This record gives sequence, C-alpha cells and structure tokens, in this order.
Amino acid sequence: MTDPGPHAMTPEPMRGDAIVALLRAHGITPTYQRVQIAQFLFERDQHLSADQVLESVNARHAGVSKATVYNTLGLFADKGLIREVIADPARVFYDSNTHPHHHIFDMDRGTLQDIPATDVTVGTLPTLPEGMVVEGVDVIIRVRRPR
Amino acid sequence: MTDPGPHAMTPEPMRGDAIVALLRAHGITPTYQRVQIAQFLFERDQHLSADQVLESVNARHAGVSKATVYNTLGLFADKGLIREVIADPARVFYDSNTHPHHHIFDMDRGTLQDIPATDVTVGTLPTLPEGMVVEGVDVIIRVRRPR
DNA sequence: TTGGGTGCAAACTATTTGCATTCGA
DNA sequence: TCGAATGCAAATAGTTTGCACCCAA
Repeated sequence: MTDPGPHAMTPEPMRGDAIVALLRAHGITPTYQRVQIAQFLFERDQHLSADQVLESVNARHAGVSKATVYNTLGLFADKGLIREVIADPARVFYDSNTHPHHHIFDMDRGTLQDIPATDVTVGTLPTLPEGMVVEGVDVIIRVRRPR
Repeated sequence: MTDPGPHAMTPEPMRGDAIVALLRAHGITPTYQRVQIAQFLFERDQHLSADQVLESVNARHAGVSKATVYNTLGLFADKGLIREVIADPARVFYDSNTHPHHHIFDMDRGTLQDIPATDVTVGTLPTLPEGMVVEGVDVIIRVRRPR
C-alpha cells in the first residue's frame, strides 16, 4: 500500500511521459491505445462506463476499438490503476479515484457521486469463510426522486 | 414498514393459496407463471439469478419463458417482494429475504452470503442531493482466495 | 525465428422491448 | 365490448473471446 497512485501527482492534466511512467510503474506496457485511454481517465476524478470512455477517447483523435477499451479498463482495474464500481445493473463504472471512499448512486440519472470514506463507518466485520480474503468493501447508497 | 413480508410465515413451503394471497397483498395479479416463480422463490431464503430461476422453475413443470422470468422478477422487486442485489457485474441476483441485511460476495464462485445487518454499522450519512430520497444502502464485502 | 503480448471483429449472453393475446369490468 | 395487463419472440446492448499481427529476444 505504498503506491501513491495517480493522485499523488499534480492537478494539471498529466503529460504524456508521466502517463507512460505511471503505466510502466504498474507493470503495463504503454501502447498507443492505453496511453490515450489513461490520458483521458486521469484528467480528473470521474466515474465512467466503458462506452463513455470509448466515445470520449475517439472524439479526440480516434483509433481505439470498443473491445480494446473494455479490455484496457479491465487491465487497469486488475493492476489497481482504477477501480471498478458495481452499482448500476446495466453497466460497470470505472472510477479514476482509487483512494478509499464510497458512492451515492442516482437511480434516475444512472450517475455516481463520491462519499468520503469518513462519512460512512463500517463496524464489525463478520468472520470470513476459510481461506478467503477481503478484496474490498463497497458501500452504495441508492437514491432517487420520490415517486 | 408494517409489511411482514413472506418471512412472517411458517418455515414450511407456502401452500399455493398462501402464495396467491401474498401476491394479491402486494398488488400483483396472481397468474400461473407468477405463482410458479413465487412458489419456488419463497421455499427458502436464497440468492438467485434470473437464469437460475428459469431453470429451476421449468425443471418442475415448465411453461414459463425467459422474458417472463425477467419481467416477473423485476415486478416482484418493484413491489417489494424480493430484493435486487447488484454485486456481480455479470448478472443481477434476487434475494428472497427482504429483511435488512448485507452481503458477502465470493468473487471466485460468484455466490452471495448474508451478513446480519447488525454486523455492519453505517454511521453518518452525507447530505443528499436536493429532493433525493434514500432507496437503500447496500454494503457488499468482496472476498476471494488470495492469488 | 519464435513466443508471448496486443488489438479488434465477431460472437456471446443477460436483459429489454414491442406487440399479439388474454383478462377483468 | 373495450381498455389495461400479461407473456413471450425477437431485438438490443454490454461484455468476452479467438485469432491475426507485431515485436523483443
């Protein structure tokens, strides 16, 4: 847990070589497609579906296929660069902020919002099944406009 | 919150007319397909995907289509008979236990396990966006066998 | 030259939709 | 009789897979 992640960096958009270094530091070969996607993801903290990433990345200068966006987001998540958020049954969101925090899910708009981890307290955890290890604790508050 | 739900009933499988009454009490017309599905769901507390429900219901005496299973589970969830659990990115689970509780998700097996609500404490909630109301708070502990 | 890594077209599958049919008033 | 509700075949859309290509050793 000594990895500072992308968020230890400056608030300005990261330069191309900073992105390349970040990918390398996570054991990811920095290809053209991956740099494009990472560049976009780390412009700021955001919650994006694969489709939104595809659209935005290709709006710039294109050349990245749908499958590659999916595979790359999965790879980034595996390597701990971004965080998968399972909140909307229709699609997976990827959160470019990997610091510990939780989420509010707007069921009407289908959008996510961060909650500081300190605003939620998770107390006692139950005994886990044998040989199992906690990968993460997700707290999702589902909100909507009253019907 | 005065609705006792199906769990106020006996531990034995509910009889057909008890299921019919339960559906009616929730404003659901008790058709053949819906009764078949409800009968199966409320045999015991369980976490099932739509596909598992389809298979099990049709293994008995059949006659329920895939689309109807999906639509019926959605209807039951809307009416508060069962609870949707969003934990596995690949499929939605339906929990026949609607009492407040949380879940452990086994990432290797893709299965859910209940946690008593009392084993997890959610402290301060943040201020919600204007005009929004909390539909539910989901806590999911993701576990897996260490790699 | 060769073997693992990469990108993507095509395939796959969970879920939704549109509509013919049925049901209750 | 008639409008609303129901069930399902077919369509949709998010995601995964299989394979041609590329590159470092």
